[in-house]
Amino acid sequence: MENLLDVLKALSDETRLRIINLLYEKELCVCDIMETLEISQAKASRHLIYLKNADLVKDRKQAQWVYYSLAIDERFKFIDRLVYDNLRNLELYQNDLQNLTDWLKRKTMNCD
Amino acid sequence: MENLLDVLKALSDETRLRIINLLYEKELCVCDIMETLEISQAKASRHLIYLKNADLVKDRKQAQWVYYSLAIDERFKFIDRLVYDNLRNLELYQNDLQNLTDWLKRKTMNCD
DNA sequence: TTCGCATATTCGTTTAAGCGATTTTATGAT
DNA sequence: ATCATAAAATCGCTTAAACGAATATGCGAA
Repeated sequence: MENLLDVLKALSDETRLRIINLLYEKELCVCDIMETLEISQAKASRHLIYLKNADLVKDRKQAQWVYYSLAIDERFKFIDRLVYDNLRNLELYQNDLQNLTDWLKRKTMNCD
Repeated sequence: MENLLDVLKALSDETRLRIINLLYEKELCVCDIMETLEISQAKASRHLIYLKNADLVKDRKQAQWVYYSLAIDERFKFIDRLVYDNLRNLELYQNDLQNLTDWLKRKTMNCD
């Protein structure tokens, strides 16, 4: 799609904003997102696909995992502002980032 | 309201984007907007009220007219970018600005 | 006070989108 | 081959929001 209105619609849902906030940190697989945000697998997947249809993220399959990362067209620089000036001042999104860190730590510990 | 999610929802509708684009030029009454965008009075009014509820515009009554103008919190600077970097590159919104100019000219001509 | 214009509101309908629950598909490991 | 895990898709339901059409309100002018 990649049209402005579709992008804005994709940004008008809290779950998708929370996902974008996480992806600004790093590429993540679906399970990282569902664990971090404490949402169902179906919900995480559905919203990621919505974001992909708006061309805000891209995916990459590796074994049984699907990794998602940002793919925001440089035209849409306003999204950087939105994230850094607004989202990241809000407690919800700050907590999400902390939960992401915690989750990733727990995840790698299991590999010992 | 004045919360980020409400603002983003307000921005996720084409008619409201077109209205905001016009209001970036100057304060306008409802009839200016309906004439310029060629939409019904009810539609113009409803969307303006939606924008007002999201604290993106404010209104001012004068005689039988209601004038609307931007009231975007400085926190939401990303909207400036959205308008100047994105909206204004699109034909639809450029045409709307031209139609506004034309309409205002016709309007004042009638006062002679 | 009656009329006309500007704006807001209400009604009924339609559509988009969110949700949980469940099932399907794909991949890797045993 | 079988099983477990990851992700996507489907089903049915619910809610939000957009719409046109019609009506109501508020104000100024005659």
